[in-house]
Amino acid sequence: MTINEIAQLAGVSRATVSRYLNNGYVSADKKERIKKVIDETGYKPSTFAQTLRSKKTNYIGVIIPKINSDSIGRMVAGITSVLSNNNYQLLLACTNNNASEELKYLNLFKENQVDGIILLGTVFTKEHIKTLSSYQVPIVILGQSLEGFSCIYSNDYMAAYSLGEKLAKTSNKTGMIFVTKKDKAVGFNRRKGFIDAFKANQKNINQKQIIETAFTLEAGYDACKKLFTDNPDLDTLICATDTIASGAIKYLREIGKKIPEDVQISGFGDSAFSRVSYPSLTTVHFYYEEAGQKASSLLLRKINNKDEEIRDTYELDYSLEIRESTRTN
Amino acid sequence: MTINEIAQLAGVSRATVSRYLNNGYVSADKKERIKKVIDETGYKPSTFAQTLRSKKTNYIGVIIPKINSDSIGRMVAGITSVLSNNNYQLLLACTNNNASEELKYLNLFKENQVDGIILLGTVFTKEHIKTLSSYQVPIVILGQSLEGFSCIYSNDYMAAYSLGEKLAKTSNKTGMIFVTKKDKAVGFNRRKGFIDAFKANQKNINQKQIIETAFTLEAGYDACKKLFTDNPDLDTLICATDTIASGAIKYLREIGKKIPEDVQISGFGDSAFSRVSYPSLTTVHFYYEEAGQKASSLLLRKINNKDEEIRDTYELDYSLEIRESTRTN
DNA sequence: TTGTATGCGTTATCAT
DNA sequence: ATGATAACGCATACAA
Repeated sequence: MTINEIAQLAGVSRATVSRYLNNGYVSADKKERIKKVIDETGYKPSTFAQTLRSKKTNYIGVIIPKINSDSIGRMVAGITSVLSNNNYQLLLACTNNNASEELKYLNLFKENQVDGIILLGTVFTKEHIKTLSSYQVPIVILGQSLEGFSCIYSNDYMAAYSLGEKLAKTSNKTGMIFVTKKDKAVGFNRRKGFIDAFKANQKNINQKQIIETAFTLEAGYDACKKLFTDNPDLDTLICATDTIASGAIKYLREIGKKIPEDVQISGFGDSAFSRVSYPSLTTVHFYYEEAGQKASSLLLRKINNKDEEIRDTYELDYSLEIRESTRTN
Repeated sequence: MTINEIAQLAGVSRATVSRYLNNGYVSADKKERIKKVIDETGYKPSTFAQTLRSKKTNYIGVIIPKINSDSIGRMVAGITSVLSNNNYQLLLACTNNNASEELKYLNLFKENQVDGIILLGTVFTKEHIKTLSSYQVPIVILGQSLEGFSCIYSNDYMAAYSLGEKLAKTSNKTGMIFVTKKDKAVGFNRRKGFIDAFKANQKNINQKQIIETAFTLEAGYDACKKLFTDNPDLDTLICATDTIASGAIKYLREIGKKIPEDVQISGFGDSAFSRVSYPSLTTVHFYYEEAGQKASSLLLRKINNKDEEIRDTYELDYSLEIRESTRTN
């Protein structure tokens, strides 16, 4: 079924059908006839031919580090809701935390001529900055704040600082499990927030009390083990993510530590696990779904206002979720 | 940058460039020249123009009920790994468990002319069967077994039966939290498996001991509450999913039930939560990631063998994960 | 082996 | 208001 056949069936030219589909600049009489034929045939214009002409794809490329994550899932949920409401399709690319994969998709999406891109970034290399700087298609960075680009991000530093203050006041000796500083939001900012808060409360954190690990449950378990082997007397444990905390809790339970009496522990991200774990996990809530929505809306605005350079940035709210895994004194 | 410009720069016709890109039916001399120009310009053919000609998009549509789920995330991870290795792009549609949304995307993907579809289905209505039966583009159904279609599914019945047998032997009075029977795999088959196993072990399950609820944590909590209000003496609780079980555990803890001494409990799916929860949750492991991979491979085979009708079906393995939340006697 | 010509299904320009 | 006609970027049948 093509526009030509519709035109023939309706007894008009294909230009008229096209107008009917777009501007609507058609006489009532012919409108009627065309509508009838389209309804009967169930004709749908070929999006590829449309794209070839109009250079508009209605695709949005979304690049994520991994699919199977609570926080990322929530952000993607926010993205899909806005996009599908605006008739955009989501082209998903999963990089498995691989920087070169990220660059590969950034380039691939140019070929595919997506109308815009949402990059759920983690680590930005020089190569990234270079690619992004010369990038022609509208792009929004989600979850990280990168100078000079449109970003939707959370204030990981302040969130960590606030939570850190509470914990500093109720701890004697604190261990911290972080992730790579190359991840500015989750690695660098959360770490700095916690450490600054502890300093401000005259609590010294020895380097031996800090460990860096990966984003997984297993990594959290192992890191916790190492930390408590080196420092058996820790009474507080701060984790960079809920996932890491869940692994850590598992280890603490195995060695018979009571939470929060012997060791209090905190996560970050307010995952589903944090709410149902026992004891429930003190953590930080970020409005991830809202972040995904905001990123999509911003991107659509950028796409529809090609003339004016939009370089907006939103910092999203957070809230402390103080639960059973931490002490009150 | 178009094929015409490349042709001009290389001093050949655009047909020759096209051949270079496809069949390679070009003299060594011109091959050289074309390669040089392409390397220098970084030219990439327009996928949309290619599609318009060749009717091949290299897009695979993936329809899922929700993004934020442990099992679905694992399946999608499996899908992305295979697709990206084979140069296919993933067009993701999220239906929020809405049957009409599912149909909408099934139709939308026809317009978008995806090369194939993976449908991560839940409930199949008459409308679904009708749409699917007359569907022209290759499709694989993942997670459900539907007569007459290519499916990758798990044997939920047998898995539930095996787990049910173990639990039946160590229980006096058992409650069960299921989901809608309209979901054949998760709702109908798991339910039947458990109930058959209990019957086979001469354990009678009263209708009052069974409750049906939604796929969420909160639903699990509420269902558990209702179940224990009506049957305070339950000593075993079977849940259709780990997520439901996590909500149930939360409630049991609140009313002071010890797990597994007072109440033993089981989930289904081997989610991350089930491994780190306290006590760790007895559940069933399905090879979801492998399922996603298998579905993708099968779909690609269907796409590349349009001549012969492939209607394969794979039943995936499962394994019982007996953990701390259940009794051994 | 190569180039010419045509068509894929649209939209946009231009007369009418 | 409408209909020819050209153009988008590519692939292919055909002629050379």
